[in-house]
Amino acid sequence: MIDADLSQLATVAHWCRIPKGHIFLAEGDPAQNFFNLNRGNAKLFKNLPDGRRQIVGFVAAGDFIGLAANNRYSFTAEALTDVRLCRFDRAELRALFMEFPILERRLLEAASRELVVAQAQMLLLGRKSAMERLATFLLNGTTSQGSRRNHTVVTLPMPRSDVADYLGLTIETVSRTLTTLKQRHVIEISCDYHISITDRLTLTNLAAGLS
Amino acid sequence: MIDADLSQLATVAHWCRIPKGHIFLAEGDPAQNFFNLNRGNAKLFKNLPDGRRQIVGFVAAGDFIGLAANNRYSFTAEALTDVRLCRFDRAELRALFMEFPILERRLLEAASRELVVAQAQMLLLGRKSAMERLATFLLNGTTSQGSRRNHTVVTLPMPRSDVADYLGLTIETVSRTLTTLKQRHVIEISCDYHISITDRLTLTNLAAGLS
DNA sequence: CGGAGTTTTGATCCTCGTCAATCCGCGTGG
DNA sequence: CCACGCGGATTGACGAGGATCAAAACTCCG
Repeated sequence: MIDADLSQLATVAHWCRIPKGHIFLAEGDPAQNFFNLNRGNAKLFKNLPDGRRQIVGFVAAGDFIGLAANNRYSFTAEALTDVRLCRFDRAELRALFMEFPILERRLLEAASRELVVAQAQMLLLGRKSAMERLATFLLNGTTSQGSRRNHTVVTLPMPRSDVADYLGLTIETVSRTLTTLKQRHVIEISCDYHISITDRLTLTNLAAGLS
Repeated sequence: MIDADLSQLATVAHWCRIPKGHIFLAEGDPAQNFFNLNRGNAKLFKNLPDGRRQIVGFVAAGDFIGLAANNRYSFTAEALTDVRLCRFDRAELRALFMEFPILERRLLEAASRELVVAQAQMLLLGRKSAMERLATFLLNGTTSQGSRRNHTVVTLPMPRSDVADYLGLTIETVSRTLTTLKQRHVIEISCDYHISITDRLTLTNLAAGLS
């Protein structure tokens, strides 16, 4: 929301800081608040009764959280790093729309973008192999600007367990697949959270299931 | 869009009829149009280069299609039955929002609802077993009104192959799982497209992974 | 250093995909 | 009226990919 048109929104927002690892919104709770993440990263996930977990999205600076038009949150949100966000009361949303019509436009655009991402993720989860999932994930982590160069560095803000829960795999499979990619000289792993892509073409083909 | 407030929208819409089986919107095509489905059912899907397919959603009367805020459609839409829909020009959307502010509100609500559904589907595709997926699917096909009664009838507007592509399974696994449910007296199948639920409690437990 | 948490690696198991054959419902035409 | 054929659904045999269980190695920090 780094946007002049919406700067006045800050006047009605409550600012919060969430420390790394803390949950600030839980699945099933009454959806009272609405957030805009200002700094840091968070993960959004759903659980099954027996503990299985699916991460339905990661959010970064500028993203809205709590868009769901239900009375209750449909997922849990947890800070991956220390997070700064501003909180709105959902009951005031309608009034906010009247006062800041552009907000509604922005929310619709954001929701539309999220839907496209969600659909791509359904394809990944429903039809792609472990290797294809990892390749897709690594490519999504790179900015389009660096898309031409080889040796792009992907910085993961989350541990392997979160990668697994996002891709619908286990941490063992994620680890094994990354090892295979290393052995094929497609990627290099300096430390756990920094992966550099050394053969983007191969990775792109893997992501599409072409090899 | 069976709504008095939006009835005037019909004046700027182009009405179309799409015969069963026809594609009226293709992934990757420039997103010129925007649809509201009026009668019938359609499926939305994405493909991989080698032909693997993931259905990302089904649409029924009243649903909007083409919400994606990209320049290109992110999925293909195909009519499951004969379909009637009204078409809008996306270039005129902004003007439409000015003229019918309630339309933007409706679209945001629709997008939010779709996001919730998409997140539930990610959990299903990423973490649920074949049995859990089928149980969830069958329960979603029943209206909440009949949720108390046993012996609810689910009418599927699509063949097994579409069920499989929606649940991230193969037709063989769908068939086998339905057979198992039959043998356990949880469902009964009169003809292929009519499934009646005879033990809703068991089905509910199966859907949540509790048994 | 040391120790906890994370990641990697290994061995084994199981669910579901693949390939193939058969069955069923249904419309067509002889 | 029935044989035929076609598409979709079911069933069976088998195999592969990824999950599970277990142990070792590595990171990161104090």
